[in-house]
Amino acid sequence: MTTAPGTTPDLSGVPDAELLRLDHQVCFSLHAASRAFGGFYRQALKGLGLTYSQYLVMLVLWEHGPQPVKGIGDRLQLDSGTLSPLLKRLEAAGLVSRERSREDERSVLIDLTDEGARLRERALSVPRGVLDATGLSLDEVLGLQDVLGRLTAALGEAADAT
Amino acid sequence: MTTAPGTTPDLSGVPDAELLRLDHQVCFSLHAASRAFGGFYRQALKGLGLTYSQYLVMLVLWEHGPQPVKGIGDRLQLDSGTLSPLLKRLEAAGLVSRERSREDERSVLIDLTDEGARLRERALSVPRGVLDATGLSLDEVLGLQDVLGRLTAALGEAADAT
DNA sequence: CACAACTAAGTTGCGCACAACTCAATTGGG
DNA sequence: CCCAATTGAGTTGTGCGCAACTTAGTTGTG
Repeated sequence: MTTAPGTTPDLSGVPDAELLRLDHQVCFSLHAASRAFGGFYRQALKGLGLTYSQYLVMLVLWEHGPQPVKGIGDRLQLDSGTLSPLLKRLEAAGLVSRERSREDERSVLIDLTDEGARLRERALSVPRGVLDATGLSLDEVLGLQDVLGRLTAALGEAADAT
Repeated sequence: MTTAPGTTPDLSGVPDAELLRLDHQVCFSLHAASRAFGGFYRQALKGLGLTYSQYLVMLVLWEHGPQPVKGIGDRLQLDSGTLSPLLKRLEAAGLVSRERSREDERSVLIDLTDEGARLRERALSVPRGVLDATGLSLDEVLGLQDVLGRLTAALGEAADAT
């Protein structure tokens, strides 16, 4: 599926040059929002000694428990090229353990250390500050998530089809 | 201004643990959408020999003409640490020229080469493909831009206030 | 059983984002 | 006029994201 016939965006009448400007704005605003979010988290997480991406990994472990690298990668859509060094850093920081599975020697199980589990308590106060700072209502947050989710899915499909 | 009194998000009643889950989803979906966008552009721009960020810089030059590094940085919210090496690569690719200004010897003027200007013709076809692939209507695109813009501004302000 | 296909994790290399810094040019206040 | 503060560009170092690759373990098929 490339584009559902009934849902096709009404861009046919818009000239190319105009689209180039619009495109500029769309990809820029997404890019900028993502970096602004990242910058804000950098601040908020500095006290915990975590980067934004490390925080995402910890969220997965806090919420879903021990995971193989593959499991974390599936949930965050990240590959081993990104996760392997990141997890080594989390291990070096004493927050997670890495143990090769006995059932399947290919996979490595990531688990929280006591210190990693304790960190959750301190992390609990972070999201309220962030969500407050966005100035968005709960509805807007949910709406944003919906649009972004569809966007990601659509782009993923389109990329696969290529 | 931190939060407009009348617009304060109604998050007061939501427990911390729930917020942690919600936060997970918000920052993840934004992160994922940004990367999905990047991945799609990587594909679309491969033929032009540009990366996503290089494309953003070219868009600025195509739209606004010759700019000092500072000007590009202001428009894209990027600093010289990111732009300097990026512009060197664009120069090496023969797309832009870098010339130190005579009026102010501190600033370096970036201009399109003929080849860089010509590349615009080939870039014109890119955004339609991207916007099509998103599967979003024009209204949704504009709405998304609005929310993201407010989000970025709010996070920027909040970060400054810290 | 043997061997090809696949899978999980890791490594390497490149470009971007950002903090912290240097250096030179410019500006402004005493 | 002079010197301190500011500004624009660049450099260095760290971490992320991804493509392309390697290595080792597992699975499926003849």
